[in-house]
Amino acid sequence: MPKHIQLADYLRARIDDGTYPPRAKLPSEITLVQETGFARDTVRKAMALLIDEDRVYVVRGLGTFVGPAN
Amino acid sequence: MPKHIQLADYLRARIDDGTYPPRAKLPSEITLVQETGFARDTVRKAMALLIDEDRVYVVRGLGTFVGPAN
DNA sequence: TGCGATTTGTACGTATGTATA
DNA sequence: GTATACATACGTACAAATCGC
Repeated sequence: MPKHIQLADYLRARIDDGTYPPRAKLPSEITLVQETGFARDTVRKAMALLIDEDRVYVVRGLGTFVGPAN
Repeated sequence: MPKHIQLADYLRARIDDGTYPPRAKLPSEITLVQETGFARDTVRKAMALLIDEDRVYVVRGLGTFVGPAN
């Protein structure tokens, strides 16, 4: 399994189990890079999947948050 | 004809016909990937041809531009 | 007002693995 | 075997938005 799929699966599970409740801020890309050891590119691909699924939303300059956006 | 040759031909024609005048920024690799449906590797090979011909020059972190560089 | 830190956005550079013709 | 093509992955650089001081 590609790393970005694995990371997306992991984050999705943390959202589902309440580790990151609605409106919660996910760890920043850099934090995830440091924690996972993956490249930022890989982390961003994982995020892109969750964004595409409307599981999270992004506020540029602030961070990425658990959806819904409204 | 290989795809990267086709794409290089296409971009060269767009430079020649003024679609991309000198100093103009070419579409990013990612944009070309999306527009052409080719892989990034293929897009990069097309760009490499134009760079080798000194038709375009690259500014890392910024983009690829129609030459000359000076 | 402005500065700096944080964070996401964009973009090119490089390498590796796999598949196909 | 080589060239083409695609996907994944990591590296590096610059740009823009937000916030706190």
